[in-house]
Amino acid sequence: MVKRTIAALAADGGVGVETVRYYQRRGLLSEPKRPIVGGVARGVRTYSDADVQRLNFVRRAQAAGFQLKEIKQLLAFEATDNRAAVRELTRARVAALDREIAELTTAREALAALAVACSGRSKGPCPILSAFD
Amino acid sequence: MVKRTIAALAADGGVGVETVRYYQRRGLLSEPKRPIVGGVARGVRTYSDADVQRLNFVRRAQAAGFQLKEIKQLLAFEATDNRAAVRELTRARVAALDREIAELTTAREALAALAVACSGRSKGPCPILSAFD
DNA sequence: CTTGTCTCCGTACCATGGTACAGTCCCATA
DNA sequence: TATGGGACTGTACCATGGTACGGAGACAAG
Repeated sequence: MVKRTIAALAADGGVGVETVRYYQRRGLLSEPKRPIVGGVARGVRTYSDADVQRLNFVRRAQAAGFQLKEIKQLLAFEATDNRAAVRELTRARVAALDREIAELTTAREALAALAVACSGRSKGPCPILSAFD
Repeated sequence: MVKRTIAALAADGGVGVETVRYYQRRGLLSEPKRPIVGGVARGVRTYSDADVQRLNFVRRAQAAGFQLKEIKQLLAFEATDNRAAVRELTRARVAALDREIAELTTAREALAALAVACSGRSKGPCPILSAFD
C-alpha cells in the first residue's frame, strides 16, 4: 500500500496534477481526507495504489472513446456490480464508434479521390473546391 | 439572383440564424452592407445565391472533417487560385482521418470483443471493467 | 398606424476536457 | 530553524463550434 502525493499519482497516470484535480471535481477520483494536524484537517493528502488503478481505468476507458460522464457511470456500475448496465453502455459505445468510423471513412475516401483528381489535372477548376460548391 | 433574408439563408443552408452570424464573425461568410435608409445604412441585409453556395461549401467541408479555421484557409486559397495549398491541406486532412479511423477501429474491436466476453460468462469479474483496470 | 415578426448588435452562456495562476499553507532537507 | 518546492483552494481561462437573449430598429399586413 504505497502512499504518494498528488504529483506522484499524476505521474503514474501520465497526466498533469491539474487534470487529477479536474477528475476529482468531476467525481471520477475521490479526494482523500487531509490528515489532522493540530486538531484540524490540514495536512497533505496521500494517494494509494487503488487511486492509481482508478486513474488508469479512467484513461483507458477514455481511450475507448467513453466520455468522462460515461466513465463516471461505469465506475458507479462497477461499484454496484451492475454488469447489464456496463454491457449496455459498451454496446452503445460500439454502435457510436461504428457510426463515427463510417462517417470518417466516407469523408476520407471522397477526399483522397479529390486529391488525386486535383494532382492529375491542373487545368480547369480545382476538383476539391468544386466538390464543396 | 434571388435575394433573401438571413433566416432564409440559414434555412437554405440547414443551419440556424445564429450559426450564420457566427460564421460571419469567424470570417467564413461575408456580411453584406445594410441598405441606406434615410441617408444612413440601417436597412435589413439581403443575401444572394452566392452566399447560399458559400454556406454550403462550409457545411460540406465541415462534413469532410475540416475545422472552421481550415475552411477559412480553403476559401482564401480558392480566392487566390492556390491549388497547391488546397492539396496540401487536403492531404493533411486525409492523413489525420487515417489516424482517427485507426484509433477508433482499434477501440471498437477491443470493446466489441469485451462485450462478447461479458455476455458469455456471468461468473467472475466483468471483463469489460477488468480490461480498464 | 398599430402590431407582430424579423433583423441587428453586443454580449453572455453552453458543453467538453482540460490548463493556469495567485495566494496561502505544509513540510522535508540543509 | 530557515527556505524552497510542493500541496491546497478558488477562480479564471483555453479551444471548438455553436446557442441564447435583451433591447432597439425595420418592415409588412391588416
